[in-house]
Amino acid sequence: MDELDSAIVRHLQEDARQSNRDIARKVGIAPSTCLERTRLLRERGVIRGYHADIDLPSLNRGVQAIVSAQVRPLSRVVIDAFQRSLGELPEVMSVFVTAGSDDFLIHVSVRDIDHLHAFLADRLAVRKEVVGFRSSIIFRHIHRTVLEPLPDNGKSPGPR
Amino acid sequence: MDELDSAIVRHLQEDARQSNRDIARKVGIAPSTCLERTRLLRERGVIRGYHADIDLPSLNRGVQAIVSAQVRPLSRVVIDAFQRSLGELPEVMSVFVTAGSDDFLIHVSVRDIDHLHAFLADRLAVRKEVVGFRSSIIFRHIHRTVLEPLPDNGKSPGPR
DNA sequence: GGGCGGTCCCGAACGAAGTTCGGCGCAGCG
DNA sequence: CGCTGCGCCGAACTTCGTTCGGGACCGCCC
Repeated sequence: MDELDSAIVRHLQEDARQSNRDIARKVGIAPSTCLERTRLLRERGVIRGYHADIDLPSLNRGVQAIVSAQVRPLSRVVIDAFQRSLGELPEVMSVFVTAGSDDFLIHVSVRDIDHLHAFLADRLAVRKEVVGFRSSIIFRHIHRTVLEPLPDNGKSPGPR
Repeated sequence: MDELDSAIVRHLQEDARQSNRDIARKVGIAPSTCLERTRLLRERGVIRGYHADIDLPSLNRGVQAIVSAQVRPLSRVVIDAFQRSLGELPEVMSVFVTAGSDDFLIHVSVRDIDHLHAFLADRLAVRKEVVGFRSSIIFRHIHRTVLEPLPDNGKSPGPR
């Protein structure tokens, strides 16, 4: 994972469908070398996949929310079962299992507010392991598509 | 946005780097047709981009957290400025601007717990518009890569 | 009913890209 | 000084992206 690999990864985060030749030219190596590097990054699990980013309103998902939920008992079987059942609901885009005052943060997208209400009432509130939940409508969601590697020797950044 | 477009979108969500010919074969149309459809989806903004999904530990980002923050006054200029400044911090992966008891939910990834502490103390707590924040360590994060379009005529799914 | 325009899809042709592989240069080491 | 291993390169071959002309289907209007 040297500087060259980082550059390749950066370009693939920006646009995963640009040609291998373009990336090779941008980072200053031969296409065959670039292809081999990319293959190794994939093989090592550094690159986990390539995915299209889709406009949510176009999928009838114009309303987003974060739902925080508490479940009891907080045992492994309950957590795993709850997580798995969330994964089967089409409205659920992403699930965070967290420490702190909430056990789950669920990122959902639905057609409209009515469907959000229906999701909460029919899918969440009915489960007996769910002892409480709270939802926050999302006004905006900014997602950074290209993540740089953080320095690994460095002390914490510190003030200023 | 017919059934064919949905199928193309689905395949591009699964693997954005598979060849146009493969997608065409899977959905049962000619490559040239598939290419034109894909081009239109891109042009219409349905497909917003293609991005590589990178393993966070490989980027020295083994620790993730969700930080909820309240800012005051809750005016547009304060919100916009805070959001913009968050976007410049390398640890920040994603920002949700929400209604509810929290104004912002910030998804961060850092090297370790020390760096999380440093981020909170040096980047967040120092800002005077931030009147409170709370962070939750993330144990697991499940992300659904392929989202289906939700039915648009449908009433809310309802119980059972 | 027949002609007409529009829309969508297909297949061929051409240039460009992915993929493989043999060889070269270089650094490290004995 | 030579040997070895590793990584990079460039050429050859296959596959793919891209364009474009033509044909099928459908609704519309005369």
